Amino acid sequence: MNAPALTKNQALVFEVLEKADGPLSAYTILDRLRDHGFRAPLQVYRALEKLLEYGVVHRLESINAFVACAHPDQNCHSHGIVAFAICESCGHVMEFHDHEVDHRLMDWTRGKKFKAEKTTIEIRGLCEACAA
Amino acid sequence: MNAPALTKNQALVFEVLEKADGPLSAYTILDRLRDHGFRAPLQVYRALEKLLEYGVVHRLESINAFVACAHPDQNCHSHGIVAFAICESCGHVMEFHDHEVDHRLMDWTRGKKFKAEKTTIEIRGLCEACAA
DNA sequence: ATCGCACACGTTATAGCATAACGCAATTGA
DNA sequence: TCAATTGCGTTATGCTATAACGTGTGCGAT
Ligand SMILES: [Zn+2]
Ligand SMILES: [Zn+2]
Ligand SMILES: [Zn+2]
Ligand SMILES: [Zn+2]
Repeated sequence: MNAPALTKNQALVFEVLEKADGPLSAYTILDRLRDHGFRAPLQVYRALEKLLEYGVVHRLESINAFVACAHPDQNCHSHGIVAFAICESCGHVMEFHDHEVDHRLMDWTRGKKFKAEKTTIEIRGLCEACAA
Repeated sequence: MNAPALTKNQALVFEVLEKADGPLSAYTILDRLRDHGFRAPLQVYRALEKLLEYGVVHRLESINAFVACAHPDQNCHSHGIVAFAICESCGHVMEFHDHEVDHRLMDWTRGKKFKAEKTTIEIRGLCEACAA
């Protein structure tokens, strides 16, 4: 999915996520955009829907939050499953890819004739700084 | 985490999940237990909290639902990460373990000195029957 | 031009998921 | 017996997400 020019709302939501130092909930994004005219959750969710579609934002299922893609130059959709390590103390998120993991999971799904559409890998724990 | 004898509420919730043919939301469980005296979400959530702790129930983060463990005899906590394939059409869930995936992810976290506490792997898509 | 369509947007209302805070009762172990 | 723990019930609240309706704008087809 290639990213066309963003609309005003999409650009605002994306900018908030880019500037944030960690994942944000949709309602936190809403609060940060009230000064820019945002009044309702749908304005955020509709923008997020497109940004997710374009692959420039990821959703963290285990914490109901959203982050800007850490690899803006590449196309995250193109090199397999995206995995996340989420620090439960400081909120920092690391995004990575592992082809070997992708292949193992794909082998499993092929064996079961399961047609995978979207795969979530999220590791919650403590980052190096917080584990000390 | 070994499972002690379940309390009445825990047993009721577990029974509902065992009998279900797919994952259930907490509120669905609540509805199915109204005849047994359940009136409030907390009765379900408190039971689920314990069942998750004992490892006899799993939470599916990507769909906010719960399933009974598919390997009741074994101890799911003891052999690594649990992964799920969830059919978005019929709701059927397959639970599996893959040590190779575990090792790859553990290698990554070791490399980053990230202390993993809980890892989620969920594949959404279509099961063999539904993909036809 | 103007019609029809697609799309973004704004607003209100509602649905769905989860926890806080209080109080009570039963159990247990010092 | 007393204190601590645990489970339980209830009410209220907060957080997450979508339904439904209407408006305006751009753009190609007629
Ligand atoms: Zn990415
Ligand atoms: Zn941290
Ligand atoms: Zn299990
Ligand atoms: Zn299916």
